[in-house]
Amino acid sequence: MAAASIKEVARHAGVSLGTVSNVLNRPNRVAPATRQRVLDAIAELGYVRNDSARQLRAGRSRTIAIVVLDVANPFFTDVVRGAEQVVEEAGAMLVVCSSGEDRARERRHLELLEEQRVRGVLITPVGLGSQPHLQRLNSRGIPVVLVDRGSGGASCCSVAVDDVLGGRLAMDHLLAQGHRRIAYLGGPFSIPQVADRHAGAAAALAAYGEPGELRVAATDTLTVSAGRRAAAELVSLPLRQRPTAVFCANDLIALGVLQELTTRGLRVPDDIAIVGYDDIEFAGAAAVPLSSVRQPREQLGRTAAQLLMEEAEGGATHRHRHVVFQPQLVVRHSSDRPRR
Amino acid sequence: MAAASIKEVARHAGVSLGTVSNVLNRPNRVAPATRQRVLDAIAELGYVRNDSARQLRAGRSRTIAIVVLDVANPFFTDVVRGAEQVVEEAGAMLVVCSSGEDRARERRHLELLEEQRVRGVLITPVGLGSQPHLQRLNSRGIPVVLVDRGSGGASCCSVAVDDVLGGRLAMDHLLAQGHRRIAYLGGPFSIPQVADRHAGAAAALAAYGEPGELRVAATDTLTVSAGRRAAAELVSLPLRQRPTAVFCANDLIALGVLQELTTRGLRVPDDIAIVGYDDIEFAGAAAVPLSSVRQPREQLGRTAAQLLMEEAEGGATHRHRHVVFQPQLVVRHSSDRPRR
DNA sequence: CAAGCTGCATGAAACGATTCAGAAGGGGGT
DNA sequence: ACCCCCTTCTGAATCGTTTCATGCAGCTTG
Repeated sequence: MAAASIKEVARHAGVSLGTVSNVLNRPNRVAPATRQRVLDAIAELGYVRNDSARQLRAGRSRTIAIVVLDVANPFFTDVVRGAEQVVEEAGAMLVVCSSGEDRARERRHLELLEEQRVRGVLITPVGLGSQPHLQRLNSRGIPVVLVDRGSGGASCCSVAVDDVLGGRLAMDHLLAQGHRRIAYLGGPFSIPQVADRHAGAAAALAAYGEPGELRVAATDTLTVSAGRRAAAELVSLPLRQRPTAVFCANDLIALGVLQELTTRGLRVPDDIAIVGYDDIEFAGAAAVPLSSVRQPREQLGRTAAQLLMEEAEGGATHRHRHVVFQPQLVVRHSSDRPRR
Repeated sequence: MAAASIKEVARHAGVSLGTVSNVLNRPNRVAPATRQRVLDAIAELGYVRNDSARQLRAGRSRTIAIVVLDVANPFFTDVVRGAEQVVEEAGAMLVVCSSGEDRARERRHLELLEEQRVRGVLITPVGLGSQPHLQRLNSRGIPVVLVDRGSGGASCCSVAVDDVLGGRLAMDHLLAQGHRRIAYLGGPFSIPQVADRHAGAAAALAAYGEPGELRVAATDTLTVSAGRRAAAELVSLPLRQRPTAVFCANDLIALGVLQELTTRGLRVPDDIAIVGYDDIEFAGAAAVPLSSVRQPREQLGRTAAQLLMEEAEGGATHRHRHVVFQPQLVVRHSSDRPRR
């Protein structure tokens, strides 16, 4: 019942504390016969290491944390899967925390993680306001890797996809399809990805030579229901102001828009074309298969975790690195040239 | 740099160890002036509690774990969200582990969690083989709540949705739409949900009075790509053996089937009708809006977490409870009566 | 004024694992 | 017989907290 300690195992096997510890950590330093006796005792007592004690002594834990904006977003679940592979290979444990795009929750999580002396943190920060807390972790010797978030200075490693380029790809495509009144749906703009994708789109429009309009409809979160609400507003615009295409900050928003437009009897892409972002697995299976900007999600997670492990082992010799992946536009039917 | 300990804080503030600890844990037992001095010292040194030491002393941690079959499955992410609410309200931390439907991974996770002396475990076990490990946790005083998994004996609390009923609802619907050659897609059957939903479907067919066929196409996992593969096989059957409707063990499979059938030029529901399970958010936004059996996902998570907290606090007085929710069939277009 | 409180602060004793200097015993070499 | 080395094992010290018995003032109370 009461969890057996190493001490009881030692007594049971007729050896000392240190010997049991050796069996556990450096089995080859112990004579086979003794080792077996200890192992038997462990089995008999149902002994299980107490990780708290072990960590206390070691000064740090074997768990890595990943703090994402939203656990329910398929983009992040794929990133998590990628990271998981690498972390588990290294014999560590990955814990997933969700900030829900909420600064306070993010802060609370980081505090708890610091109390737990985690080995490292992978994070997609809610905004730039997180910088000080991350700095603090770093100064404590806890490596931090920014996920899907450019440099942020040279203060830590980062893994990102070029969101400005992604925005440009999407916008260029819509312009080429003949659209001139285009809306960008997404938010909050405090999330860097949201801002960058918009910046890319705006740059593409500016570079295009012909006049056009990029209206912004900010949402307060990046979810399907936020997309539905934004679409409802869009539709209520007078017809001549209503955009003929929307570029959404992520696929969840895009799917919400698609749903809302469809239930209101508007046709996609004929009345309004849509381009999403992330190319989540469901994008291709949508009512109208969604054009979307694809990101290498699992690879993002894998690479981030690798950088982290590298920094955690490397120690002093470590140099921060910034890996940037290129996004890729996947054209499906939601952005087909409208028949008019 | 080096993490300051409570001892250094004490020295800095000119008080004893115990006083600092009191400021941290029972502030009102300390005279305001002293308290302030300690708080200043804490701020100045950037002291952060060492959770390992605290746990070691306390004998248990403040984290709760949830072990799901697949982090990327929207069903589970919603369950997680529900559980998160309750757990965080109680001031604890939820860590998410994914077994990936793999027994070995599940076992490894449970072992690590046991080493960490977690406060409790919410789990959707891969199969019945997990029973002994859960028993063991329980006998160690770590409460376990089974999620989305019926009783499993009276050895722990459980929260579930009546999967047999869900299977029956789906099957009754398909039979009522005139289908007689129906396939059940899903697997592995070692996952109880998969087996129960099938059992419900089989029972419904048996009870229907008219002859009909329920062919089983087992998949090795519950993902979109497994659904695609299963559909490909189905289509390769000679026409007169090919089912006119499929009931899928979850929506991911169903979406995969829908995708594969569509790319192969088969029409849903006219050539083959589909009913899914879970009614995830994407089901309604699919190419053909998916009929599906809805489960109260977040509530499942919330209730499970509540039962767990209750058991963790309640101690000896606790009585295991088994909460069962009723599923509900949501009919959309993927199971419309075929026009022939 | 002694006795008994109350309020605050103290510091030693856990918690359970790891580590490390050193003891014990057994060979081998001279 | 002696010395030294090697393998194997020992047990005390340590990590940072929490808790608890204890000490010490300064009050009230009879």
